[in-house]
Amino acid sequence: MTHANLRPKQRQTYRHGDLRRALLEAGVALARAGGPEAVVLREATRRAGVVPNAAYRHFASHAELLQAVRAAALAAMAAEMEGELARFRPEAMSQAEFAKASLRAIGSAYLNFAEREPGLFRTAFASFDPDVPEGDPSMAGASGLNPFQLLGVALDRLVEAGVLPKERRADAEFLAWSTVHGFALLVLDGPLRPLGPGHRQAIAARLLEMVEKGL
Amino acid sequence: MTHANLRPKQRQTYRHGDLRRALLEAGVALARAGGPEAVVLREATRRAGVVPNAAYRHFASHAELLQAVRAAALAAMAAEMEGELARFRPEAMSQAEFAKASLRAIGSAYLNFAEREPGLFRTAFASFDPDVPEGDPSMAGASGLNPFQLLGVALDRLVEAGVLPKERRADAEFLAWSTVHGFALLVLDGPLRPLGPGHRQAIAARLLEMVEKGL
DNA sequence: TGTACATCAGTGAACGCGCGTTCACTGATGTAC
DNA sequence: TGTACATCAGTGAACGCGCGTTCACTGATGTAC
Repeated sequence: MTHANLRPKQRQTYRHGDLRRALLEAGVALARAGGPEAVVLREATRRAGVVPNAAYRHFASHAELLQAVRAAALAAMAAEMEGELARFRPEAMSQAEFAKASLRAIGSAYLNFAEREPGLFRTAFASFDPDVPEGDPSMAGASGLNPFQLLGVALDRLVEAGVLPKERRADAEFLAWSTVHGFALLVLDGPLRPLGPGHRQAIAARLLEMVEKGL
Repeated sequence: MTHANLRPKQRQTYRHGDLRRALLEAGVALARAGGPEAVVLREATRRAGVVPNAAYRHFASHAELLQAVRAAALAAMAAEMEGELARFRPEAMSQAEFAKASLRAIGSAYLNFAEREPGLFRTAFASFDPDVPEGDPSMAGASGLNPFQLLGVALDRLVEAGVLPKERRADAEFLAWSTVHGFALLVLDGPLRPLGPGHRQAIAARLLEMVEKGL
């Protein structure tokens, strides 16, 4: 630190220092390894090196901790999507190509995330809480948009490019999302689990193609 | 009973009489009301009016009971599909119409079942066990086919009717299933839960249309 | 036809487990005089 | 600049809970002689 912290009125250390963050990180690690059921308050405090009830200084209940972990998982997925989107340059392609590529990027980021981080993926979508505000930034990526909003942007681009008729734009995210979400789940812990990676990739490609064609 | 039971060597009553069935039915009732987590061995014995460990005469473990309940849930879904399929007469329509109608029937039976029996639906697909034999009749409907196999039959009809090109038949069940499964889950406990029934119906129709078109 | 016996479905009591949560507390820190 | 004090993050101990599972048992039933 070359200069004093400008943030005033915020205690920086006391015994632990930043227990809330430590608990959240432990919770995310638990979710990563074992899904939402593995996010156990007592285990999070153990990992943070603190007595169980200390958690209650920072989270009102186990449910609140789990909710924070879920938001982090959604944010991680949003980041994955942003990364995938950043891979191509809009000025190097036609508007229509860019729009289609955007949608495909969203879809494959979704599936990649589910495959690479199954625990976080499950946590993000299991026992979804409808009371959580839609625009909550804690579940967004660097762009400030959450996964659902990023999908919406891609669909808007399709309309602007004239690929998707305006009258089919409404609810289109639900169609696209359903498809890709179902596949992710069937592969994750459903009857499609035995599929090898190659086979899975091939089906995923057909799936995205189906959405593009059938939207 | 007008004549003696021909099945020999099978004790018919003792205290309870048919505890295995009673436990299974209790388990199904629990799943119906609360999903897979609600299938609690002790609660099932309570409902059967029996001491907890009595269950171990009929199920080796809690997991085995849950597996039996899952099979029953899949059988119930298969029955729903069969009911939907029985609603139209193949001789009153062209082969192509019949094939398309069959696929749509499978899809809407799936969604109806998920909506009407959310607990059983969740139980059927949560923590799917890949070790279970594919042809297990305990998860099939009256036709002897399980939901996945019924979907396969509908797709075969599409090919026979010349609606679906043979080379696109492979893995087609995965595409169709993913779509409808994802939608069911997003509605059930995902971000689409707030949707009203009318809105939901409309999207479901578009979804089935998309599959038909994009397959 | 009657009696002795083996079977085995259900009993009764107890286990250890880990969980979320509550309570009264302590003691290092930042702040006011 | 030094001292008294309020704050509040983390402690220590304990709760009640319901779960799955194990053990040695009992006693009604079906069967063999």
